[in-house]
Amino acid sequence: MLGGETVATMTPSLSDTRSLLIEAGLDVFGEFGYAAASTRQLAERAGTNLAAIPYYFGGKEGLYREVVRHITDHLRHRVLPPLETMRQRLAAGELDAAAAAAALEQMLTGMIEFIIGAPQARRFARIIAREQMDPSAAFDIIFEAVWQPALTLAAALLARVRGAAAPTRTDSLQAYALFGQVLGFRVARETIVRFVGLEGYSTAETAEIREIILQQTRAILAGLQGERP
Amino acid sequence: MLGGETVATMTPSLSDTRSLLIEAGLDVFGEFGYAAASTRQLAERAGTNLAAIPYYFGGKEGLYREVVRHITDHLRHRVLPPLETMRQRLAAGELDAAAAAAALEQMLTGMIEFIIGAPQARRFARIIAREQMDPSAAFDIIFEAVWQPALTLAAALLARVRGAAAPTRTDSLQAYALFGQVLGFRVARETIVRFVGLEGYSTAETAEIREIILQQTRAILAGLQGERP
DNA sequence: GTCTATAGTCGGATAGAC
DNA sequence: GTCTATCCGACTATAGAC
Repeated sequence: MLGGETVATMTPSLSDTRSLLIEAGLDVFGEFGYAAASTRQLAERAGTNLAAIPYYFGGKEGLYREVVRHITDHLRHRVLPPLETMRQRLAAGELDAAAAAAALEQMLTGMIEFIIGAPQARRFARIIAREQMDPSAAFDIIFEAVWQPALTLAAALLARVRGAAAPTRTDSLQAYALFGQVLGFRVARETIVRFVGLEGYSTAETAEIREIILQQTRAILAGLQGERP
Repeated sequence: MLGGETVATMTPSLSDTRSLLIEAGLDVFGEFGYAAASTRQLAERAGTNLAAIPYYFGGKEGLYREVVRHITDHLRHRVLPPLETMRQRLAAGELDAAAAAAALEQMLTGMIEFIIGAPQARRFARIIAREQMDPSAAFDIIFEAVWQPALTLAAALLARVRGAAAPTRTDSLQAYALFGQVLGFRVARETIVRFVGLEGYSTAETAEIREIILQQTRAILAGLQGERP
């Protein structure tokens, strides 16, 4: 039971064909990518018939779009609300530089948990990472639901850490640089696992990666605070 | 050593069919990925015949493998030698913590140039980044030619910065975390370009990204030097 | 709504002329 | 070595029984 799979749409049961296909799509599209995933594979994984894909989604592309929507619906409910709270506190002038730095660390902690931590979230993250590298027509859905609000907030927090009133383009780029730390560990998973001699990220490795990223982030933010005139 | 037996010797001319196909492969595989690239597309881009792919390379997969070899041959000649020099100086005890930190910055500068800077290198980097995310049978070729030596050296340099004799697993993970900064800007290129409102990374943006990464790296390394007991 | 059967398309590889 | 023509398999989508 994933806490939010039904989200805002009409999918009360987990066992109907439509939901089964979306679940299968999360796995199969995530593992092989859109082009390499076949409708036969999707139907088999879902335990449904091949013809159900055109029937419910109009085709493979429609299924993929719904998989992406499923992910962004989840994010809208579980990830965005805390960001919105932060945004309001920042706008209200309630955050000083130290509090803004703490808020950024909190964002990164959440992102680490989402992208390389919790197993069910990793399935989401795999598809998001693929869209980063290979933007499809669904790119916009993810961009507007996730990256746009998260990067906007992070850039504003960075400006606050530096003691500036409004974010500059450098803040925007650096906002991404902070997130990129996490995405890097997701994308290069295979290289890291091979290099360090693991079989995958266990909870111990996830914890160690989190500590490294947070420690690096603290060092980076401390450097920025020193920038203030 | 692993000197390519045919590659380095048999490609004096840029206009023979074999070389044209490898050049086309760099572009087409890089843009669409292995699965989505078609042999017809490859042949058309190369200005050669479709049948030339099975003839010269045994098939699409063989062409891809040769494209990857072409990349790693380049890296072996242009990227690895300076790393080997660093490695020897470190092994000879010629580097103190500050010099090790400087060497790491130098490695990152080179990687930035290679991955997001120079246009012809970007074509290589695109395929390397894809193999990170979607390891194929060619993963090993890249891993052994690039990641293994680069990460080993970076981990050893990090240990030196910390004042430790030998690298720990944390050094290995952090070595990747430093490289991940660069890879992140490559992978999420589309998101960043959209967010910041660019049309692509110009030389100005590349320079700004380099400064951000180097500044962050200095902050991180300064924090590590403080770790020393 | 779910299934089987099949149509129609496209991909990679091959045969054989030149 | 290079080309055209073609095969064969895999794919997505559809038609139509139930």
